[in-house]
Amino acid sequence: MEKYITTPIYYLNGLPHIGHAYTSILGDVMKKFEQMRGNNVYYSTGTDEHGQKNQHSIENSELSAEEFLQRQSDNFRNLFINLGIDFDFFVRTSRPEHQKIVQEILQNIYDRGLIVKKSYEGLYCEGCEQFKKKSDLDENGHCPDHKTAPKAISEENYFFKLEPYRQWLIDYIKSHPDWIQPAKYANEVLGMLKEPLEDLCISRPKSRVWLGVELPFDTNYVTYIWFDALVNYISTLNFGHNPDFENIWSNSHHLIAKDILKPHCIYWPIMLHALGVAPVKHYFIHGYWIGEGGVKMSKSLGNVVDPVEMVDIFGVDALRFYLINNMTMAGDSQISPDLLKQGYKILANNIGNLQMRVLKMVQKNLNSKVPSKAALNDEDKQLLNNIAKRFTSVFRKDIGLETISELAESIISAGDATNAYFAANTPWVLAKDPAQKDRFEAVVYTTLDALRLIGNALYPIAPTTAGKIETSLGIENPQFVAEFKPMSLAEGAAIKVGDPLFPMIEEK
RNA sequence: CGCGGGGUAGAGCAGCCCGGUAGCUUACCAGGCUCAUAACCUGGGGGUCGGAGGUUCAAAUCCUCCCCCCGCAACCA
Repeated sequence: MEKYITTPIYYLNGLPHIGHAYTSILGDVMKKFEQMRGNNVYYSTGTDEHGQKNQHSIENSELSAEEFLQRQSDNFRNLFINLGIDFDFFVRTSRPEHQKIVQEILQNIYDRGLIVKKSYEGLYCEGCEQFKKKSDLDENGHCPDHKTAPKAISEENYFFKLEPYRQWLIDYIKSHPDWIQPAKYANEVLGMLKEPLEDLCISRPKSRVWLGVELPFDTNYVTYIWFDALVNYISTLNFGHNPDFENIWSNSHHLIAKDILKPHCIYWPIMLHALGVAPVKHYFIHGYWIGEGGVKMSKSLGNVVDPVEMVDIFGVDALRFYLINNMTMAGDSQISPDLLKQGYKILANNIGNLQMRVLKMVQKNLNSKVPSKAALNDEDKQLLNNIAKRFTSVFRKDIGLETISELAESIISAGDATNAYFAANTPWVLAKDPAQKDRFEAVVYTTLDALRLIGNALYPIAPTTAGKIETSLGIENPQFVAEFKPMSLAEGAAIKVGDPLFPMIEEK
């Protein structure tokens, strides 16, 4: 089956932070998970290169728009590559094909009479070059940033009518309980839909914003974020020009953080519905990463966790594992160098140490060859069967946030079980007694085979480590497939003792 | 009464829907083991489950009120 996974496209006015890294890692984990299940996955992530914020950043830089956008976009692309993210398409809204499809869609909606022009009156702060709502202002009615009173001005703009589709959307949510996951966010969306929906402003006059896609029916305007950024999800599939579009779109999954719930779960499905296109199949919504102690990250507090720094200290796979293992379903999740170090030690002690202790034993006592499995007893087989059964059941579940965190948990508990098995069977004692040779080999084989199963399950979350584990067991060109057959490790294969998977971290 | 989420051992979390001896990881302590990476195994100390009422034989779990934290409310994952 062909599946499609997307992340939001990220604004370029800043550097990528841990949240961007997380969403894109999550998509990559889901992609690899699905690939192991035999599904083809097309995965897109990328950058939003339009809008006033980006325009400001360009104007404040010494660079041309093109140079600035290229540089900033590359920051994201390079980070994602460094994080091992296997995206199939990197979105850039500056891409001409995207802009063309945006215009086609706008014209389509306009021709259906769903876009109206009217004047918008509001309080405009010249410092921010933005309209302000009363709730944005301080107690004196001034802009909190510029300490000046905003001007009441009126501006003509184009609007997309949402209200006619509100009831349709409510019904859709209620009749598709899995559409928005976790379910609590569906409730939140339903809450937003209790009141009539205002017309959605979809344009900006070029006099204010020049960085955007021109409206096909009025060259004095560019389109505002919604019909530009959201459309990336289908322009990437070459919507309107791709006979296979319906097929892949019907298995599409949007990953987003909770802050952009409203545009994605209200504006976007209504836009698609107006176009005669079905909504995305699933939304997966996650919370924020905040600092240890529940404090929001901020530069002034010095608790900002930078993904690039964390990769330098802990490595890609440990960061990926931490993020996947520690995002809670309920709310926001905490991250700090200390917490990451805890997560790192779990991997190092549990999986890394297990691999090293058994490999060294094979190297010293078995001439670096995987021993015979002929003498495996019931206990040995039971360990392997239990691990295989657990992994099999996880990989049978539908993709989702809960499935992914269960995967992480199942890996740690398999590592625990194998360490306990190893300690209980004292192979280092057996090794010294020639009469116990068969038993010794059985225990070592069992441990190696357990490690093989763990490495296979680890692939979506920690692909590089997974590869190292399999290779160290003498498996050439490991293939990662969602099959967990116990006792499949080839006897006689040459193991390779390499560097520790998770080496000791130097204290600064 | 704008909407929503959270408050459970020093730290990070699960349990709450479907009430019945308070659990996991980490940190700490002790013992074991010594194959291994700061290890691993076993055991232990530490919590009146934000507060107050109520329902019940029984409440972290259900109900009511209150306190605190965090998001969202036209553009930060």
